Amino acid sequence: MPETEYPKPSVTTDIVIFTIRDEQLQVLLIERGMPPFEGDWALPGGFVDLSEDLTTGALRELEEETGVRDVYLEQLYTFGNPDRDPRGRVITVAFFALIPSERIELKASTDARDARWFAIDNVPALAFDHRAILDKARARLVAKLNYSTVAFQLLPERFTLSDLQKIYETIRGEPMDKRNFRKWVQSLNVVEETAERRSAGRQRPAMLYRMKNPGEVVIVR
Amino acid sequence: MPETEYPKPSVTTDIVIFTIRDEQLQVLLIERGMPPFEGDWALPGGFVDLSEDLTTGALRELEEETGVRDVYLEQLYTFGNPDRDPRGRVITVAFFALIPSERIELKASTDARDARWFAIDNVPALAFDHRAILDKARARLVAKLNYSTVAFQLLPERFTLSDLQKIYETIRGEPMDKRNFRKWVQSLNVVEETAERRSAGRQRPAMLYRMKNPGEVVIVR
DNA sequence: CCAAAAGTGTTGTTTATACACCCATGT
DNA sequence: ACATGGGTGTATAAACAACACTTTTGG
Repeated sequence: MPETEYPKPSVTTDIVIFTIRDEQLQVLLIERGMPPFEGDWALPGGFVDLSEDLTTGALRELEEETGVRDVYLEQLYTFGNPDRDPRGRVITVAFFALIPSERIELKASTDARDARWFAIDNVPALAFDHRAILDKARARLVAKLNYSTVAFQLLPERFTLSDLQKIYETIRGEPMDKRNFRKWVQSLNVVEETAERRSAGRQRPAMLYRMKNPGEVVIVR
Repeated sequence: MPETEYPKPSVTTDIVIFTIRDEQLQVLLIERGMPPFEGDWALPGGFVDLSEDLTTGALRELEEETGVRDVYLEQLYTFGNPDRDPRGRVITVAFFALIPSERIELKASTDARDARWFAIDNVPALAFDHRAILDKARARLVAKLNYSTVAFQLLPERFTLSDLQKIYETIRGEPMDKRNFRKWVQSLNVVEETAERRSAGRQRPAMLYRMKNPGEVVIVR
């Protein structure tokens, strides 16, 4: 602040970007090209541009890393332990994002650094306090499964109810009852049938659904 | 960050401090003694000390303003709209705190500025985006009533179940069923009877309870 | 004996859970 | 004809909501 200049910390945004690939919850990590933690994996992120809102900045980072826009993004928590970065005081505003699996192929084209998806249960040692950030993001996601429709943001535009159930089961790590799950989804009133079905091999074709309001996340209960 | 120096925003913490006084939910505000917004009311807060964790800093602010320690404090949200402070880029990490009514008399001794408690429904125009911060804090508090024991943090050490119910009714702004409320509290298993009762005029004395683990907030459901 | 808040159970309703078989298709 | 995932209903249990009277004290 102008009048009395206080020493200022650096401020970054880091993003925990989740998707579902190969029936696993996966997270996007970037290999660090410079010290500290050179060669280690870290969450994508960057410095806050002074003219940019935090969320806008996070969306920009997200697009730079993955090429996708219009995805679900939520502010997670701000991490400001004075020792979290060996170079000095760096405060990070952490976000988490959900990207439908179909959209992730666009990724990594824009960025020179090595970026990779890791299964959540197979994440290497991370730079800084990124492990704590990741853990917090995962906990938030799991908690929100119960009382919101966030997880629907991992769906492609057209999907079957089994697709959706698989997402829940993958994130929770345990099977759910098919009939109860379907009753629950229908009762939310956020999806609707399309005229199409999807045939997948020698079995009955599945009804394709779409979201009534694609971007919308509703809180239920 | 050292290598490539990026321009840095200022970082502050602001705290929404709630208490219950006169059967109202009240919030502590500070009258600004300098521009911008000179003479307006604002949330207590201050610049982040570079050697201090965000939560530690917020606790320090809190103690400076109210004289109390060991109160419930939770990180709320980080507000970083580039236009939120006319002096330049200032990002604020907002917290909310709950202080038991009995403890608040200690307050304002430490600070020269004019500090006052306002009923939540009678808050004046606020400086910066503090109205938005306050609204978010209130929404969070109300939401947490349903699934946690945060509101118990507004209780004195010994309390009656009616005291607790009044807190809920005050925050919610609507009456609750006495029997159902008491059943719910008992089922949580977080309070216990003491040997004492409290007589208050010509009526049956009420059993005094205490929390089994005073600082603990549990998530229920 | 009156006023005032403390204390206490039962019933109906809604919500969540458990569970098994037939269907439509491709091979 | 069979293997595969798609699709459907009912019964039980648990959670929640509504509701009224007796008790204990001080004035």
